[in-house]
Amino acid sequence: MQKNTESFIDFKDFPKNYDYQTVEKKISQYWEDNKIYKFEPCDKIRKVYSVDTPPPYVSSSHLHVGHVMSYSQAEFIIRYKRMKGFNVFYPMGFDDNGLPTERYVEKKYKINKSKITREEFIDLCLKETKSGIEVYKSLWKSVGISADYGLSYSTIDERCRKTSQKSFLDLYNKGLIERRNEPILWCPQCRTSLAQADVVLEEFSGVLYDIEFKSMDGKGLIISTTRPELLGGCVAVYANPADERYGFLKGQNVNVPLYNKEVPVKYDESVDMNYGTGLMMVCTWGDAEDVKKWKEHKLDTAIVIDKAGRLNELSGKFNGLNVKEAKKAVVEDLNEKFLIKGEKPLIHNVGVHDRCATPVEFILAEQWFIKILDNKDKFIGAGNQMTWHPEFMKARYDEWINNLKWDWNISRQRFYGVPFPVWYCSECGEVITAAETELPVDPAANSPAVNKCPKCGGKEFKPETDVMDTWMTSSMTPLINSRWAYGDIESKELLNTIYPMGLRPQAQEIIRTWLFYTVVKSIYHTENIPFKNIMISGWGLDKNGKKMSKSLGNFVGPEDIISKYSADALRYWASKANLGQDLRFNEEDVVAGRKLLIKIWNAARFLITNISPEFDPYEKNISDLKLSRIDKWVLTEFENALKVCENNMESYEYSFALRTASDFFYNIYCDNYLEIIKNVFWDEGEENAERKKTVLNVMYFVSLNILKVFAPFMPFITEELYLSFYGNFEKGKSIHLSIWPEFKKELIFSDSVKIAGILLNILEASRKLRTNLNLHQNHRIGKILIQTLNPDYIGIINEISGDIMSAVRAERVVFSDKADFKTADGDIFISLEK
RNA sequence: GGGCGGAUAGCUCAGCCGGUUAGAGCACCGGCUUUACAAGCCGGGGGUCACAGGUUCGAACCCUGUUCCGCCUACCA
Repeated sequence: MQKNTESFIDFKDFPKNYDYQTVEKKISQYWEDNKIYKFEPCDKIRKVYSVDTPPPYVSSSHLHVGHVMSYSQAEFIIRYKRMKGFNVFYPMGFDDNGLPTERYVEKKYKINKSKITREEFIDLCLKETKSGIEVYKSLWKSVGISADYGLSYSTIDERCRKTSQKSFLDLYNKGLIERRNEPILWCPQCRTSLAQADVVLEEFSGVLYDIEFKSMDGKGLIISTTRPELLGGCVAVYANPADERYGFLKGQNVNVPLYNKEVPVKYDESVDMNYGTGLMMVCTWGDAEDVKKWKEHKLDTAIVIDKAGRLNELSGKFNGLNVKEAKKAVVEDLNEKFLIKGEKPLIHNVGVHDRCATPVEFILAEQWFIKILDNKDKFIGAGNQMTWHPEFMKARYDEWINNLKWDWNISRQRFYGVPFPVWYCSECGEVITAAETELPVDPAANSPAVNKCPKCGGKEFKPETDVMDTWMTSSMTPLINSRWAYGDIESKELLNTIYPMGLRPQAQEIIRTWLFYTVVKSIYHTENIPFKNIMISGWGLDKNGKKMSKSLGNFVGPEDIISKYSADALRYWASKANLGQDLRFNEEDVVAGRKLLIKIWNAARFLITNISPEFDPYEKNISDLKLSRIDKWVLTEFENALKVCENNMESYEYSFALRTASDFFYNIYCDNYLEIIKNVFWDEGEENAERKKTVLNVMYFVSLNILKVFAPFMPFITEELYLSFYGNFEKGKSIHLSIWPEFKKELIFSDSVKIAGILLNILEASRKLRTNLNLHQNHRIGKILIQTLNPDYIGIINEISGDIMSAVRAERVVFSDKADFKTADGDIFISLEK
């Protein structure tokens, strides 16, 4: 293992400066060429740690340092697991089907969807997807994300389409998917139906109008509503059964203004007597409450809004107006007839489409639903079986499930997505599903395997033209990774090996979607949880504490930061936030990261440039060396720090782990240990040879092992030092495949910490004195005078006098009453003499 | 309306299963350059731990309430 003399010249010439620009590129290439992060499916020895990597949607170049933060935080743990000896399954996915991509392409090419064919549009989406993936891949590589890119998938590729379609068939066969004709959430802007998860509530300021209806005997009845434009869709008027004011209306109809039509009066306890006049109009459909009453009480249907969000012919003279225009026109009409009895401004919550912020409407359409309302308990139960980091994030999951109102509508009236593996008989409408063997299938381009309808014998079939919700695919990622859709032996073995997955890292805003839907699918398909651990990251915020996003323009691109400060430094910033906590982006923190890198580099250089050709770190066990008190102290402190780091990494508390490691590295190792021992290298005397050797071995041991602790956080510089120096004495082709330092109990020398404390107090006081005297810290002095009031200290000070002299750069240690400068230990005083 | 997270030095954040004078980095002030590192080293100043109560020998930490910021969630039309 010993290096030859020629290489030794290289060590002496070890670069003074760390050139991260060159090194990071070189190391990245090295990892790729040597397949350092390759998952080994045939490895039967190591345990598997599998990761369900978040697939970012690739169709817009929206990546900012916040994304780097969240990926890095998960990656700290993943790299740690790899060093703990796990066979890591860490794929990279790219989410590129569905609405986000479509919207991106529409915007980029200013597309009018009525003037482009489905095929042309899909081609454009595929093209953008492809180039997007390349941009992402290169960024992830430059950040040092240690995924096995050989395991990549894209949600529009064949495997994902096959898996999504198989999921559909499996659920259909299990009776968990139904086609139903019912009111659904609809985005008039995107012209597609939505699921509850695609709708977010937004505060709008609106007006509550008091509108006069008429009872059959002509009495005015005031009803408050924010949506007068839906008057034409009014199908009933409701009151609370306990409301004595309206008991007289029982069994009667009331007259709807402007439309001169009669609707029945109904009673329901959900009506708040104290809101408005206590009378409420129900339309088909203005909100979820309308849908509920319509279903429960079998109300008439009067649909006045079309799929474009415009009023239709049923609305009479308002036909063709959009909702906003119609509202204005209806109010004007009512005002002319003096039927508006009051207007109150109010702030109310309106459901909007999360991709385009357009208020959603309800329309009636035949759609495919995955039943989820019946199994809320199972999903909550699954949530309890998984370990959440941080734990408080679980509340969001539970809350979401408890508040679910609709089954999961998976039909989308869009182009770019995974098609349903379904045809309908033209005669009788019977559903014809694809055979599993033909997946993935495009029903628009292929015929069903059967040649006649099993129900009516019809021979014509119509393909389902809707595509599936993008989450229909994303929710399958653990099963996509596990090749669940494939029946061969290797796929089955992979499923057994990596599923349930070890880790799901993800962002907090997709708990209700990606996380929830994945649990649904896993429970339904495998009766198992999809993963054991969940890491939820916080957001990257801008300097002012606002969430970074492209639309807000407060966005810091990672490329600039990386080229300015290095990827390792950016990752250092990412480590600053505790998991789940938001983190402001501060360039100063990245600068601090770069400082740490430089310190690591220089500390290593001190060792590297001082070793001699005979150096052999493994000539003896470290505990068999003739260790001084100060050596024992640094080893003890290292082992203690190591233990803390390891415990914290085990509980996904990477932030505290790195802080502990850096504190040890700066305060214990660099500022004190190296400063205390360094002058052994200034003296060429033979009597120093043995001590030099010991010190070099201690330095090698500590610096290599702390480098390993740093490795998950700063993968580039640690690898560079490992390959260019430590690797000459170590086996293994990467620090990231090396084994995490094992805690060595035999290197804990408890009394050394106390004894070193005495030395450190003396050193600190000597530094203060030097500062007071304007004396250079390394300037050699003749004597250090020490006075101690504690007789127990005398023996100790005698024992460590060599280290004291070395530490304070003095020729001699002398006990003397003249020493009068108080140290932090009130029982010790010192003075310095030339 | 309910819930969660946050409020600690000028700035960004640790500490929070109670226990000596509350920490780090940056910024600020003073000093130090042949012997790993000036992108450095040594030293220093700086905080009534959001506010008000309470429990305790002792509270940044536990309890109650309040304010502000952020988020999740919610059928008051």
